[in-house]
Amino acid sequence: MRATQFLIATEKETPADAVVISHQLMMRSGMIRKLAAGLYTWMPLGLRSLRKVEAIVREEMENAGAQEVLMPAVQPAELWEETGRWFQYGGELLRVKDRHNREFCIGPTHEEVVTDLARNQLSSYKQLPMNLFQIQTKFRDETRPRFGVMRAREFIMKDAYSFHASEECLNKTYEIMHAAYSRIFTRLGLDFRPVLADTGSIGGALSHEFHVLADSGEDDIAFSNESDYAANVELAEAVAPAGERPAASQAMAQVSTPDTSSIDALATLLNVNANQILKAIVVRGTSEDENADEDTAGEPVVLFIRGDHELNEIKAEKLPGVLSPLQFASDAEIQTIGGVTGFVGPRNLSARCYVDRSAAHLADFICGANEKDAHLTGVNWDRDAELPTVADLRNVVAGDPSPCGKGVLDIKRGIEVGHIFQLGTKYSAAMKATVLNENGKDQTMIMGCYGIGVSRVVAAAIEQNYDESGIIWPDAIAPFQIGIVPMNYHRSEVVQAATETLYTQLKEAGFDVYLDDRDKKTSPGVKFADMELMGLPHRIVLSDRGLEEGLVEYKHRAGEKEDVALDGIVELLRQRVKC
RNA sequence: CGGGGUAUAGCGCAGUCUGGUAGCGCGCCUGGUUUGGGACCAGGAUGUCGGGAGUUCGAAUCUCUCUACCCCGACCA
Repeated sequence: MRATQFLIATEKETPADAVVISHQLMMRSGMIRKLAAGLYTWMPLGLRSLRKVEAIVREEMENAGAQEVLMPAVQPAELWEETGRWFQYGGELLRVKDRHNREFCIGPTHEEVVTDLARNQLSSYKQLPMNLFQIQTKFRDETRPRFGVMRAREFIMKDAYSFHASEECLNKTYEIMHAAYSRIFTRLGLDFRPVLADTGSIGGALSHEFHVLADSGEDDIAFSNESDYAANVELAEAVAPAGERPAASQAMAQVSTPDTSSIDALATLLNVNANQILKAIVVRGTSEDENADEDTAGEPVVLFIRGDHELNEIKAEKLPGVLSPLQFASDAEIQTIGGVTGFVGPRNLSARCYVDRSAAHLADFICGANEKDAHLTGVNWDRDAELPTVADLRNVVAGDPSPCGKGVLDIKRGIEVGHIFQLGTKYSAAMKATVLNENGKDQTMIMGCYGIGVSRVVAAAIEQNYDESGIIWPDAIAPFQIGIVPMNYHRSEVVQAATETLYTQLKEAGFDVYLDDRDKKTSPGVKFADMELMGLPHRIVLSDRGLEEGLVEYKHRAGEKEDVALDGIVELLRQRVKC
């Protein structure tokens, strides 16, 4: 591609509304342009990288035995009513009506459509397993789109869905997909980790997320420093402290703590570490009356954790009696169980209670007195307050023992670029997607689903590969692998002739080549700066000076300049460009 | 949805407090010089000052209102 025929849209200044580096560099290099919140045009430069990601994903999916389909983005409401998600899915589902007033949605995901396809097309267990995938535009009306294409409302996703007659078969395909994902992200040149993930409300057997490690990630990932255990903090188990709970050594006493309702303030006032304080979180409970409407909560539930820990809301929502999604109780509701907001403690509380494993291990701790402006010190479980049901309630923190039993946990930020999931029969059962089994009986198909955020991968790759000058593309997804900068192209016949010959040779050798043939008004500095901003990994500079000696300059985007023979440059690039 | 902020040329911004002819840098166009790291000189084009209503002789500036966008939080199969 010649620069004079290419839509170059580089910018010197960082757009004011871009906060993460990938968003800034994608805007500055001219890869994308914003249309509205969470909606982006892929410019010629950006689309080239996006298509390369797609091609690698497609190739590996096909190698793994999946078949490509293309399903509609617009989906009829009836299918979503069958699974109940038309009513469950919130504002994220963009609903529209056609001219006949029929209801549709713009697909955020395709379980319903693919399950409908499977029930119509698959009739025998002999056809299974079947794994169908597509690379397609999704729409999720995110409450808060941000970070450019990292969390856009409209985005490109590879989604695959597998159908099985047995759990064993699902497990096998799940493992194949796990391996395929690892190959894909390796080929894309990303530093990634598969991590155990929450199975969420679907309640399937197993789920892994694939995370690209980057500080700008929106998820916290816990890693063991001595094994390959890795899990999303949402899921990572906080194990009980080792040993027996220490014996009580203090007598219980009440202290006056006026206006001290936060852990920080209390720790400061009493001059203790927050890990000696019991934190109480009062949440709304499920109603025992099944006919109660959604706004009518049941008895509040009290969750106790150590003052220096954070409540894990996903873990809390799974506890019996706790309303999901989690809602905090009001001051009035707290009063009904004998508590005072800001001063809730375990003594004399008439509510269902849970205590975190670490908090259950405390001795001589400090907690609320269930009276305004008062706390208790020297409190001990059993002696002073009944120990509630012990559960895992908190987020793991760095330094916690790993739940795998080996090593301690470290926590890093990750960008979720892939998610694989054993769905089970949630959708196939709701939609009566069955095949005849060996005995001639109807059998509900078992499903798996597997997603990759293709457009997000492009941004994630930039988060891991940049410097102060711009992007540094891995060869596999660079918009162009090689950039040529000829000096004096418009004046020197020698340079022009050598440039044209080399450009043709490199294209014929199968490389994606970018030739900056812009006119003499565009100084070399501008060309170098643009090429670095755009992140082209391999650069060749031709000049009269070098050509006199039969030399050109080669430089990797992240390396040093070196002079190489013109007649050896094609071979050199064959060796150095990794595809 | 709650809290905070912004909206002036393609991009980045000043001007608003204290009302009086629309500004700067980059980019863009023309001509000339320059040519291995975002060149220089000269000339030029580009604005419903986010929309609407109001106050005023006069509004980018003051008042009301609507909208869009950004940040923090909540939310996120």
